[in-house]
Amino acid sequence: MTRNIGSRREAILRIIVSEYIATAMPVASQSIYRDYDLGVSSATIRNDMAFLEDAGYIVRPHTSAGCVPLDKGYRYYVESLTEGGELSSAEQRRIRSVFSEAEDEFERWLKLAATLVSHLVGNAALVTFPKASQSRFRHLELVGVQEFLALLVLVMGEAMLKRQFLSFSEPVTQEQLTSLANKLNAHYAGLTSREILLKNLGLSDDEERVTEAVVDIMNTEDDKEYNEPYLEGVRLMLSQPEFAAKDRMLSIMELLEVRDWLSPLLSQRSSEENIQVVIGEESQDESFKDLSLVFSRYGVPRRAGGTIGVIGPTRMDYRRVISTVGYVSEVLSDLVATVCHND
Amino acid sequence: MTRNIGSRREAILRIIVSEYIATAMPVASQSIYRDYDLGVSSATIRNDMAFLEDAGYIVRPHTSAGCVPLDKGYRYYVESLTEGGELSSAEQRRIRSVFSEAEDEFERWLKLAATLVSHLVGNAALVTFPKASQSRFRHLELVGVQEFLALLVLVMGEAMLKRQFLSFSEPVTQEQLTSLANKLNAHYAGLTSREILLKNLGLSDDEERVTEAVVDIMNTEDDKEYNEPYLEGVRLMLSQPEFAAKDRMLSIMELLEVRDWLSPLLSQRSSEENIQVVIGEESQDESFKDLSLVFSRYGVPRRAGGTIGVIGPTRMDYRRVISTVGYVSEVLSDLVATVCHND
DNA sequence: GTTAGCAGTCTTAAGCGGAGAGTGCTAATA
DNA sequence: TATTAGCACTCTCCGCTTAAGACTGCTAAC
Repeated sequence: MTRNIGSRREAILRIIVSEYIATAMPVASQSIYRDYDLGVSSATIRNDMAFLEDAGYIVRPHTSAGCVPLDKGYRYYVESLTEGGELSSAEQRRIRSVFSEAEDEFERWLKLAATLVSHLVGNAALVTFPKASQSRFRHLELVGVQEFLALLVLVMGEAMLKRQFLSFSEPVTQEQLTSLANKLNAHYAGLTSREILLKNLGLSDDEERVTEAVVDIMNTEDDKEYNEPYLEGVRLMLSQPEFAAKDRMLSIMELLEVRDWLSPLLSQRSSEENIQVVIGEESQDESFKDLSLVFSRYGVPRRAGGTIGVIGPTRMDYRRVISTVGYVSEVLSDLVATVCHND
Repeated sequence: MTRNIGSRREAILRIIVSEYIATAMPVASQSIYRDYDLGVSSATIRNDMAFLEDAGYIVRPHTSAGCVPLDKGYRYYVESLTEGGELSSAEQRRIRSVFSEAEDEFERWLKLAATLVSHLVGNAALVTFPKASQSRFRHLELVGVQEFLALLVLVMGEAMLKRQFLSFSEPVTQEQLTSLANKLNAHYAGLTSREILLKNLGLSDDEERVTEAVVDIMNTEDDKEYNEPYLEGVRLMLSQPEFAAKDRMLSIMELLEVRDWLSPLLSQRSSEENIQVVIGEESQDESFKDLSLVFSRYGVPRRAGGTIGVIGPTRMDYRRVISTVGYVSEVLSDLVATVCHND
């Protein structure tokens, strides 16, 4: 807040935002007067609204209409949210129970988390696969596929898995491949890509070739800021009334399907805040204008982490979204901790 | 065709369908008269249109409007398409070149194929990961993750890969895990899940545990009809004018995101036709009513196969879609053949 | 079987008017 | 100075009407 706007005005602003979040309709001074006991008349509320409009917190769609919050208004609202927007313990239990069911594929959990969150908040949810801060070699496997072609399967720390095809200049047998893999496994276990490069063993051409591929995979893995996100529930977001216009709907789908919209947002505020909120034009992105993103890092602090978040209209229920993202983020962190405990 | 409708009427029907595909506007008798040289007047064309309407090929949105094709009309049109809708060799080259670039991850290729096809035809494209008709064990890997927890990585034929966590009742070391894996690898290589079950070696509890998990994975893999499809370019399809209504747009997204819409369609016509077309209500599915699916199997006949297809409005450019799907399907088949040649 | 001509039907866009919602302003009040 | 009551004013929204335009269906002639 650049300047103090007065406590009643703050109260009115909060009312406007929460009413608008709930109804998606411009908020009139009279309805505030009617529904809230502020001890002042609707005329006073109107005066305050005029002030808030001048200050850039709200705007009127046209001269004779109620007002709707601007990004600055939402920002004030979000900052003013106190703790205590916890999920009910029933919901917490429900969430935990969803995850406790199946213990097999980690990816399933992430998809599940995305679906779950998106349903809980009625908007789109995203979850990125957790990424090790520094990937470490654990194991490689070479499986012959053709005379000159093998499949390289690389297991890295934090259960990260990559595969790729590898062609050789000469025919190789499965025995050769296996012994090659054994040798490299013995030398590289637990190392980072940098350490592998420094090893400098006397390697044969083929060993060199495989090592190169491994280092390459690990490097691209380390260079990535985040992994491919799961995005779930876009249709829930798009059924919000603000996206009723066909064009807006399509432009949002384009944004999500085509553009690399996520990384600028994630890197924007690297603060130590637990949960971060990007509201509309704060994103510096024209086509993100009436969208907001609430996200949180999850994982084990200096080991591996991913991002979980919710995308929706700026008019989203920030209180509920923040507590939901926060809670599921905790749950995911626990799961990741299980997986990379004594890695 | 239940009865012969006469060659001029057939010509008119084809004109109506192709005009409507091109313009998305009802086709008037006069415009047919103007643009095509049929040697008859617009009144005659009107008579024929009345006949076609009675026969259920076309319909009029209202009394004084041109006509639009019905599913039966599209069906006639599709059946009447002769060969020769080949892609230009320039396009063929362009497609091949896209795939020739990167030789690493197979999944990338599939995503690429989906994106490519969806752009080429301006509609949504889907590609399923190829599935072995009968999965065969190739290799397993056990990576310790915690005292009681290991990651099981299973490589099957056709470069199929699965991982899952496995908990043990007692602490296990990496050495134990490795020797366990080695033993099972030696015995199971090349076998189907059924054959593994018949093996009946004297197994320790832990070995039994791992074997169970492996068989389980292979069985669920074999039971699946197809793998999770990549779906790309939904926004292109939704930008078609027939989906301008917000509700239709959302209901389609719901269909695609939530429902298991694909399997009934794929199983519907198991004919030996190379490329199959499901038009609108032929799907027996209410919410698929104005949608069509063009798809083709790709892969190596009795070994491994997936599906590639295009979803769009019934008013899609069948000629172009069919040739595009056909060509990319061939390209993918070649790629799969490379991967599982001497498997 | 085909055609010309025309009446008739339906859609679409634009214009109009009234009702309703909600504010801005002014002048009075505490 | 802060607040309030009252009222004129503005703007949207909805339904109605009208006019134009697009095509067909029908009839009667070829």
